[in-house]
Amino acid sequence: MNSFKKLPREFYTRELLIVAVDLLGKILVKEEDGIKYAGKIVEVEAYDGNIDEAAHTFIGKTKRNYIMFGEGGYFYVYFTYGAHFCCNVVTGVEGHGTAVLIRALEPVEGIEHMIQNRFGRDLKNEKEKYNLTSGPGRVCSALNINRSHYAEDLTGDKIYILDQPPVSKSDIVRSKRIGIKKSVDLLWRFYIKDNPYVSKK
DNA sequence: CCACGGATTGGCT
DNA sequence: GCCAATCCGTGGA
Repeated sequence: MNSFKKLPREFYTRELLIVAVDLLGKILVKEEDGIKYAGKIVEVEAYDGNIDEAAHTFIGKTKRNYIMFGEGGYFYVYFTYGAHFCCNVVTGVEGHGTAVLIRALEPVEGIEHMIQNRFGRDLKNEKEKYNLTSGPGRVCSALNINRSHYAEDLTGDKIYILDQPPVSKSDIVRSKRIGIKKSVDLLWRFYIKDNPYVSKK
């Protein structure tokens, strides 16, 4: 049914901000244990350790962030605040500590599983439907993304991204990033205008 | 070894 | 709107 192809390595090895914008509207897919999840990427943020103090790679290569220094097309998953996982798409060529944080998805497939992963029960109200994947921690919770997905190859069969037509430039909003204390003025957050699954306006 | 704080979330004031 | 929860990577002693 879906004739769109898995994004190839060359999509990811391009420059950080180009990949960040181009990821909007694409479909993130995860297939594991017979469960398939899919969601449209509606909100992202870019991080670059070379010039961006908020990036985990700003301090140089460590055990935690090494995958961000590899070539594009791998998954960087980290754990934060003692409670949440967040997932990123590594971009650029080998040696550049750059990645795009997936901040929000619009659920497409596997929605019942997402609901159970997030709440462990059925939806209480309409509002919860839009809270399902509207935030980086929520995305990982809904899709059951954790430490085991660190460094996953996005050109493989477990986690990958399907191509889609580009989002019109007039439908993309650019803003400051959320929840950081350093390099706060970079306009490196991008989201799809008026999409109800975006974490915050 | 120990202290610090974070690319968040959800619950309470 | 404010803030505690809660783990662990990182850096300094």
